[in-house]
Amino acid sequence: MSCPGWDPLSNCLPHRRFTMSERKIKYVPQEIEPKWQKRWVDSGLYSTVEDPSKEKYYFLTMLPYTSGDLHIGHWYAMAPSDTAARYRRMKGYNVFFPIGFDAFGLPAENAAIKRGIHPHTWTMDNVANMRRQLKTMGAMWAWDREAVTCLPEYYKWTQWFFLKFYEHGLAYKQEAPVDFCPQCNTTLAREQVWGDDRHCERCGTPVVKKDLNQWFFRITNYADELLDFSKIDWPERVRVMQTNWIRRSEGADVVFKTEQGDDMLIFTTRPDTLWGATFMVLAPEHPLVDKLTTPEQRAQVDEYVAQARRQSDIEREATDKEKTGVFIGAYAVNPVNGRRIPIWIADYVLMSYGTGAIMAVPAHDERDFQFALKFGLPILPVIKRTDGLSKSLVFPGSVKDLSAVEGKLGELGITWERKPVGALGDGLFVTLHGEAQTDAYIALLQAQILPGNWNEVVGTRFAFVFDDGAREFDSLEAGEAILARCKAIWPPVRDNRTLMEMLYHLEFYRDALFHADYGDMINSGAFTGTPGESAKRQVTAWLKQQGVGDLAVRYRLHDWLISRQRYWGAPIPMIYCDHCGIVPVPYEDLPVLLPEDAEFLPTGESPLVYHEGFLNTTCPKCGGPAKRETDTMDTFMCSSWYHYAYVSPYYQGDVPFDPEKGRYWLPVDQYTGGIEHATMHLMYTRFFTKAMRDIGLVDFDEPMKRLFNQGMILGEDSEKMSKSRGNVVNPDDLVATLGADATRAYLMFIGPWDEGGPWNSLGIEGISRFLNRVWEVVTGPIPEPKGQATDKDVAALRRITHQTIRRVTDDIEHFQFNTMLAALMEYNNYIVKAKNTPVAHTPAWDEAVRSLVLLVAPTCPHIAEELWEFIGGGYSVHQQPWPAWSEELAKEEAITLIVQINGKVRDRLTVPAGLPDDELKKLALESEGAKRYTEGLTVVNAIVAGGRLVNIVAR
RNA sequence: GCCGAAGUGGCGGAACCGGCAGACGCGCUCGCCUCAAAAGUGAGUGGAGGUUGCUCCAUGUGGGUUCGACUCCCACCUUCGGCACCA
Repeated sequence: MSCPGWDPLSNCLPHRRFTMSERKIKYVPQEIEPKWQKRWVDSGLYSTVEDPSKEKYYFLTMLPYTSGDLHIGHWYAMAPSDTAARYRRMKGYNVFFPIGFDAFGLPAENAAIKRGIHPHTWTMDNVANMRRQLKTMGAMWAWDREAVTCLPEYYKWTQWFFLKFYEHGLAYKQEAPVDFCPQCNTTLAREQVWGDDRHCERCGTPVVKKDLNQWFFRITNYADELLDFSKIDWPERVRVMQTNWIRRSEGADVVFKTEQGDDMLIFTTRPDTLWGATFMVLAPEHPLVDKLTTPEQRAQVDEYVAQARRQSDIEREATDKEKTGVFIGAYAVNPVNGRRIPIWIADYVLMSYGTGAIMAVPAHDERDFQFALKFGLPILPVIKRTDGLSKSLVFPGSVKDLSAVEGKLGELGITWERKPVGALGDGLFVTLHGEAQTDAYIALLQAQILPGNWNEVVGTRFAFVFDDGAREFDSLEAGEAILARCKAIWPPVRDNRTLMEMLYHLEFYRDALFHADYGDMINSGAFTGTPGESAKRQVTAWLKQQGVGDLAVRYRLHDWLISRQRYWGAPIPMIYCDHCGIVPVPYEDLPVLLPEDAEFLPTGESPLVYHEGFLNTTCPKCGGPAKRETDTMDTFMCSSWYHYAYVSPYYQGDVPFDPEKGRYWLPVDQYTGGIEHATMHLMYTRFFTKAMRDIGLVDFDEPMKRLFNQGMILGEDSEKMSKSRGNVVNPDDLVATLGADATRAYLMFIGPWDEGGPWNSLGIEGISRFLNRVWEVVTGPIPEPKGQATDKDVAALRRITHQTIRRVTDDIEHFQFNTMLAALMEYNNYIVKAKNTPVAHTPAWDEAVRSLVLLVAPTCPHIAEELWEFIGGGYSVHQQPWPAWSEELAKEEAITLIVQINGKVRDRLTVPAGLPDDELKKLALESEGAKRYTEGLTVVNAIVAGGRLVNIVAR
């Protein structure tokens, strides 16, 4: 073998003898890391160039908030991203890996109040410190495109977006009950209220409801499009969370007329149950409540409304709570059958969803069912069960011959149980399936029933068998008649207000009385018999034709509330004029600057409210005196478009970013960040992009093509890191002691990136050892050869080299950094041993060392650069092409053939790779282990799997 | 309650599409080196038994499918995350 051209895939260099004098003795990360970081900056290695000749790759990691100190969590999010970005670059892409700072937000303001530091000063000091800390990571960030969101040059464009959205009807102001955080003293978007105690996403304080006039973005205009993930490759988890958050419901809007003549609009997902609507329920806050309440009910209604107001949302929304409500004295008319039905108010109906009013169909809605039972409201099944189930309890003493009934049941194939009913004696608990059984059973009851008794069948059929015949419960009137008769027969049931209430007292019947299936329509006038699959569609069409309803789609998603009653944010660029009303600030007047001389007092109120200079302005329309909007924007607005800003930060043109550069870089190819933003930032930024598209700023639909969510790094105690717990790991200390490369690599080695996991201070020592061994094997002297290297040894070394290139490549592609490092460690262990053999004097050794350094480069950029220079690779290792592998060279020449007898490993044979299956079968059957374990048995079968395992089946 | 993810040695975790369970690392044990220690380095390390180049048991629990199951199916338990009277 001769070196140049000996193999096109080899990364071979002229063979080089190392001498002790040029040998670097020790790996000292503290020396090499700053050295190379400086060199990278000085040589402009990571300056951004829009190079049309290269394929671009926009790799983005969620921007950090300017908290002041870089946390190991930042490293956990950023170091693996950098590794993947560096890998892409070596693969030949023009990689854009920008960084910036999310710089507006309440902590800055709190610092101002507490310590008298201006938020701007506090923030920019933090930015400076974080920038310094970030630079120790040795990442390939495009610092030349950094953006800080609190600078006027940036927030001018955030305000510009507000104006554009306003112009396009996507921003509006409305008085509404909104969530307010008493700790942060500001309103929050619905997405920023978390957990079952409804706490503020930032500070954890439970929120309260307030009626305020606030600015909203019409994110709901895009609800359907936001539910479409077909154009992006995002994790299932995020897609599910966003889908659940938006929650689309398809149904119908139906108008019910009140007896007073008012229109009462309700939304229902079950228009097919309209004939079963036996009462209406309004949210206590519903605007019609006051108007409709009759004088007799007034006191009770007022009391209930007041009490509902007093209650917190958590109390109100507790699902296990007993239903409460009050009849308001008024009636509505069911448009499908003209039936007069009472109107109630109850707090289980929420003003914030649908129309704040519902038709109650107690037979097919769990909540309505509970409510009807409690208040004695009528219940009529109008949808047939789909499971065909019916039940019947043959009461003790109600039939002529219980044993004869049992015998007949057995003949009919009906299941029953004979059990005592209280102290009354034995009864039969009968469960029926299907029409035929039910009919036969009713006939049997009819024949057996004693005078002065009745029995009933409930479920798919509701039939009451009296001594003079059976009566079906197929209308409310029939129900009343049946109940009256039952009361006459057996006085103990006289307290029941409805037939269902009577039946509900029997535990055995409960699961048969109510269901929410889509079944065939029953008891529904002309629609009776409409099949379940088409019932909803047919009824909706008919409603539309009748002019009393129409198809409707509702979302759980609310419009995005963006007003914040804080100073440290981008001021909403709006002006209030007594003459002209709400007037937008003209584009040429942007940015609306935050006044620097604001006073920060612990009043809880925004200093802007009292700042005369800021507050007073002139109306852009009429020139008269006017007031500015004092609310600022949700900081999620800043981060909704930052990846556009990075393309040309603080752009001076007439749009927010350079269209030319945008065309080259956008959209983001790969985004990484925490899952906690699933229904906030990640939803808002999708909305922004769609709105930007409709405004004509971009020509694509989604901001980020691929997304990966990393997990969370925990303290050594497996708890969330926090100062109070004292389990915080400081990256600065790690850089100082073990180096950035070891810290980066350890974070990637902990486990799967998307799972996160606890920090382990001994674990990182292992990585440090690994790096020392890499250093040693590359820089240490090669022992004198003891003989000639054999072709076999050379092939073995090249095999593992090429296998490792393949493994590492595949792992980085899939963000499996932990197994990537395991592969590198195995590889390093191998070549450390090989170094003492004659192969260390062959070109294959050079290939191995070069490959090792190149494969380590994305993960540990500094040590790789130093070692690359040492082996004469030239500057820079990060500009080298990623090593390629040869399948041919990576192929195993021998494999371990596993011999199993009945699924248990009984022998292992070393055989040449690629033998045909029957050959493998033969070898396996002849093996020592096979013979021993099949003795006395007959070999029934032998299965060859994957060319490396034979399972012999012997009986 | 509903939806989703996950349960593998002392620990973090490997195991491609159903085919050698425990890669790699930490820790631990015993060597070497050293006056000694640290560092480094060699060997071992799932459990139980044993006649010590042997057997059995093991991937949360219990069933099932299969020649063969950490992997697929059913039920259950536990943990974590999201949603929660959404009409």
